[in-house]
Amino acid sequence: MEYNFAEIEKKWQAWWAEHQTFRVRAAAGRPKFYVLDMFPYPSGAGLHVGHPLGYIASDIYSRFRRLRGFNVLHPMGYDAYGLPAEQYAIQTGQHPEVTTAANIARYRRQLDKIGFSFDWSREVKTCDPAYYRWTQWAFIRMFNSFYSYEQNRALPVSELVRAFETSGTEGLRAACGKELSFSAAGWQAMSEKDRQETLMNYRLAYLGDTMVNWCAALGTVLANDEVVNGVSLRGGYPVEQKVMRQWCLRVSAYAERLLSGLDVIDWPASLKETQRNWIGKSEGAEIRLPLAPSSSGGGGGEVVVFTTRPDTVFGVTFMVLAPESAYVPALVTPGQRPAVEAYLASVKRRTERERMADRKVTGVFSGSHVLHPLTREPLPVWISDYVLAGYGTGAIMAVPAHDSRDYAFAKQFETELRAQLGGKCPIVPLIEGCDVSEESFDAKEGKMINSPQEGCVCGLVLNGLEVKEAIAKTKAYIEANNLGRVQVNYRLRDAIFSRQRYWGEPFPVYYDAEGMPQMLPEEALPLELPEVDRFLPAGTGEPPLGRAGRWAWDSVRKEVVATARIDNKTVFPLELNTMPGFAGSSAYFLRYMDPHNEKALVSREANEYWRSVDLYIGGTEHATGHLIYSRFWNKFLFDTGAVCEDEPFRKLINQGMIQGRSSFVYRIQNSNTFVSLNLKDRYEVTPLHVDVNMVENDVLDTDKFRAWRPEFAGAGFILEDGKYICGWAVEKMSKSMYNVVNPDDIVEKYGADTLRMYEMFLGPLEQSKPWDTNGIDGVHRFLRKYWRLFFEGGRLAVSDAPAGAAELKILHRLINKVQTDIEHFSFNTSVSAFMTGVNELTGLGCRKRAVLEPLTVILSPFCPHVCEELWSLLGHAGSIADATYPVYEERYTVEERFAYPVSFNGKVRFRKTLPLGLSREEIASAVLGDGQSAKYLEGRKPEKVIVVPGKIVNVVV
RNA sequence: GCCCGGGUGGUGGAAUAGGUAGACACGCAGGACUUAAAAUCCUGUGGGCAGUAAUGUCCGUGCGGGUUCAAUUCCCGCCCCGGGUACCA
Repeated sequence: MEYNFAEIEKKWQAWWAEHQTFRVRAAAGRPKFYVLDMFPYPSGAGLHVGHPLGYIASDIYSRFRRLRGFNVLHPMGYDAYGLPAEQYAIQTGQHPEVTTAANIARYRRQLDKIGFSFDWSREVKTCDPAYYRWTQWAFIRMFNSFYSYEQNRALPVSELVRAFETSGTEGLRAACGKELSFSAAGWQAMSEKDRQETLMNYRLAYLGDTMVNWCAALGTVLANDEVVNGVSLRGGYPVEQKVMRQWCLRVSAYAERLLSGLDVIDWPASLKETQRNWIGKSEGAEIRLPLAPSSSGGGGGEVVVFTTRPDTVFGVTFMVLAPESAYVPALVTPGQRPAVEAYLASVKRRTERERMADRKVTGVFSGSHVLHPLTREPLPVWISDYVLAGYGTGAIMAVPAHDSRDYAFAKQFETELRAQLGGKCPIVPLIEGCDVSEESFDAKEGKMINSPQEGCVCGLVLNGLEVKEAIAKTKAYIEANNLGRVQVNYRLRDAIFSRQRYWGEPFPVYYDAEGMPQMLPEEALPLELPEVDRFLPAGTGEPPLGRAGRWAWDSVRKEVVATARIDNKTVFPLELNTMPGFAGSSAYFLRYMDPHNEKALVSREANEYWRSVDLYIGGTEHATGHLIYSRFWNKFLFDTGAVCEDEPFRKLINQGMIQGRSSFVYRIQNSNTFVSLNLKDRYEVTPLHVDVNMVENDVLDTDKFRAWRPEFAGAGFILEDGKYICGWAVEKMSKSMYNVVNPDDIVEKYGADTLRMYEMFLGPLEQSKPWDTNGIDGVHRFLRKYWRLFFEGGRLAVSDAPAGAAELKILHRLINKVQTDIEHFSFNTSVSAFMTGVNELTGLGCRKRAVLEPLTVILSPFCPHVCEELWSLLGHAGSIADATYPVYEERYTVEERFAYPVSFNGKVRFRKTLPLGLSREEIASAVLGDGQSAKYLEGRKPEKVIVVPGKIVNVVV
C-alpha cells in the first residue's frame, strides 16, 4: 500500500468535520488550555505559505495539549473590517460585505486543507452585527466610565458626578484631558451642557479636539501606529497634522498598569521592551517659571516646564516653547510679533516628513523673559519646533551643557543668546570634568559643580553630589518651596477612535438638540451598518455614512429611522464616523469563550472557566497597536467586573516572517537570450525576476518560461551542464517579485502533513527565514519512510511481539525529546528527532505495535492525517486526538555517558566513560578511584568534587 | 543616535547552568537496482598536512584580547547583518 496523502487527507478532514472532533465545551474539573492565533484579515490575495506558520505551531501545541488530557480551546475567526475591502469597493462598486464574504470563504478552504484542529463552531467575524454589538457595548461602557487614580481603576461616571456635587474637584485624582478646578457650588451653577462638557474631560471614551494624523488621500484620520515615517502604513500616502473633533479612548489613563503588567506576563523580552518604549514613562518634575515683570503678560504670569533633569536647573540659560504651545500668544511682544508669525507660518508649512528629513535648527525669540526659579535672573523665551506641543507641558527649560538638542540650539543662536544674557556664555557645565566645547554631556553620571555655595539666597547646594542624588535633592527642594511638583509623564497617547470610513463598526451615538453626544440604550444594540449608494466620503466632507438615508435615531420609538425625518425634538442625527480597525480585535479572544451568547459578551461561567489566553501566537507588527489596545480594553472590562483576568495573554510567541526566495534569470542586453547563473559574468546582463513556480532546485523549466509571456516565446538560453541555473535572493514575499508560494500548490504536490512538518523544520519558530521549496523533498521522504514502517509486501505487517531494548530506547528517547521540545516551542528540533528515530527503527527493521503505536501518537500533532489513518489501520475506532500521550520511562534510555575528570596545569587530560544513573557521590568515587586519576591525584588531597550528572566532574585540589 | 536580537560547512540549521562542534535535512560525489529514466536504497561529504590504507595530526563557530584544565557558550573591545524607535526634555 502506498502513502496516498491526497486520499488520506481528504478522508480525515471530512471525518473530523462530520464527527465535530475539535468541538470543545467548558468542563468544570477538567484542566483547560486556551491556544489562540492572531486572527487574519481576509485579504483578496489569499493565504501564502508564510501565513500558516504560526497556525501550524499553535495547532501542534493544541493537539499536543489535548493528548495530554487538557480541554483545549483553539478557535479561529476573521478580522473582517478593514481598508482594503473599502478601497476595492470604491474602485469597483462591489459591496465590501460581498468581497469580504468571498475572501473569508477562500481563506476557510485554504485553512481546511492544512488540517487544523480549530473549533469552527466558535468562529467570530468582526463585521457580524452579533459580534460588533459587543464592541459597541464596550464603547458605551467606556463613555460611562472615568479613571480614578485613587483606586487605580475605572469607575462609573455617576460616582464622579456625586463627587462634583459634594466637593467639586477638591481632592479629585482622576485621569483627564486638562486639569479643571471648580467647587461644588460651581458645579451646581453649571448649565446641563457645561456639565456634559466637563464630564467629557474625564470619560474613558470621549469626544475631544485633538491633533490628528489626517490622510487626505484616504479621507480619514489614522492612529499613531498607522503612520510610519510621515506616510500612511497602508498605501504610503502623505499624512498631515490637523485639529479635529474625534472620539478618543483614554488609553493613557492605563499607562502605569499597562507598564507594570508587563512584569507578570510571559512575552518575548524584545516585545515587552517595545511596549515599554511606546508607553515611555519618564519621571521628572514640573517647574514653574514666573514671567519677568517687563514681559507683555505683566505680573503674575508663569510658564510651567517639564524636565527629567531638575539637577541641571543651574545650567538653564533660556527657555523654549513649542510653536503650538498655548503660552505663545501671551508671551509674544508686539515688537517680535511679525517675526514670530512668520516663523509659525513656516513651521506649519513644513510637513512632518520634511521636518524629519531635514533637521535644521530653527527658532525665533518671543520677546519675553521669565525669571530663573532660583537665581531670579531673567531668561529669554524662545519658540522652536524641536519642542513638541504634545509632550510634557510643551515648554522646556534649556540646559545646553547637558542636552544635545538644547546644545545645538544654543550653538545656532549663540550670538543672540549671549547678547540677551548680558554677554555670558549660554553653555554652563555642571558636572565635574566634562568637556562641552564640542558637544553636550548628556550622561547622568558624575559629580555636580557650579551650583551656588553654602549660605546662598536659595539654599540649594548641589556641588559634590552625584547626579542621582542631585536629582532627588532638587525634586524635594522644588516641592518644599512650592516651585513646582514631582511629575511622571508618559509618551503613550490616547487612541483616536473615529475613522471617516464606511467599512467599520458604527458608533452607538446620536447628537441631541444641543448637539451633545448621547449613547443609544444598550437594548438597541447592535446598531447595524446602513446601506449607502457609494462608499466614498460625501461631497460635503462628511464620512461615507453621510450618504446613508436611513441614519437617524428616534429617541422615543428607540429605533433607527430615515435622516429625512430629523425634527430636533425626538429624531436626531447619528454619528457618521465608524470605529477603527483595532476596535473589533480588542476583545475577540473573550468572545470565543462564549460566541453565541446574546445576553453578554461572555458569560461569567464561561469566562471563569477559560479565563485568559494561555498561549498567543502572532507577529511582532502588532506590538504597539493591537497588543496595547487589547490589553487596555481587557483591563477596562476587568475593572467593570465583566471579565476575571487583568491581563488577556499570559504567554505570547512571535512567529518569524517567512520571506520569499526570488529567482532571477539573466538577459543579455539588447537580446532575447538568457544566460545561466555561473556564466553571466561573461556578458552584460539584466537580471529579471522569474516566477518561482517555474523553477525547481534553482533549475529553470525553460519550456514553462517560454510559455510564461509572449515576449519570451522565442527566448534563447545559454546553459551550463545542459541546465539553466537561476540566481536567487531573499525578499519579501509578494506578487511583484513572483516569489509567492501558495500553500494549496504544496498541499497538492506533497500533502498537508508534509507542508506542516516542513514549515516547522525550516528553522526556529521565532526566526524569520526564507521559504525554500528545495528542502521539502526530505520531509516528504521521511513521511513515506514512516509509512513504510507499517507495511511489508504491500500489506499491513505490524506484529504484536514484545519490543526489544534497542527499540524501546529509540521510542523513549523520542518521547522525551519531542515532549520537552514541544514544551519549549522548539518544533524544528522535534522534527529532526523524528527523522533520526524513524531512520533508526528502519535500520532495525522494527514493525512492532509496542513501538509504532506510541510513536504514531507523539507524531500526530505534526502530521495528523497520516497518523489518523495508521491509527485506524491499527484497529482503533475514533480519532487519534482522543488517544493519550505515552509516558516517558527513563529506564529504557539509560546509556553510557562521558564524565570528564579534570586535570590541572594542562598537563594531564583524561576521559572516562561511566554509566548513567550514578549518584554524584558514586561518580566522584569512581573518578577518583580510577587508576590514572588516583596516580595523578597522588599526594594531593581533593578539597572539593563538583559533579554534574552525565556531564562533568570537577575536582578542586 | 538609542534599545533589542543575531553572525557556526556549499545551503537551512543542531549543540550554550562551559565538557566529543557541525545532529537532522538540502545539495554534491560515488555506488546498488533498472535496457534507460524516475522512484527507492546504500556510502562519503568543514579545511590542511602525512599515509596504499585503517588511521594520525594540526587548524577551524565574524575579528582582536581575557578568564579557565577546557570557550560556539562567560568577560572586555571592535566589525558586520536584522528588527524596533526616534527631536518625548
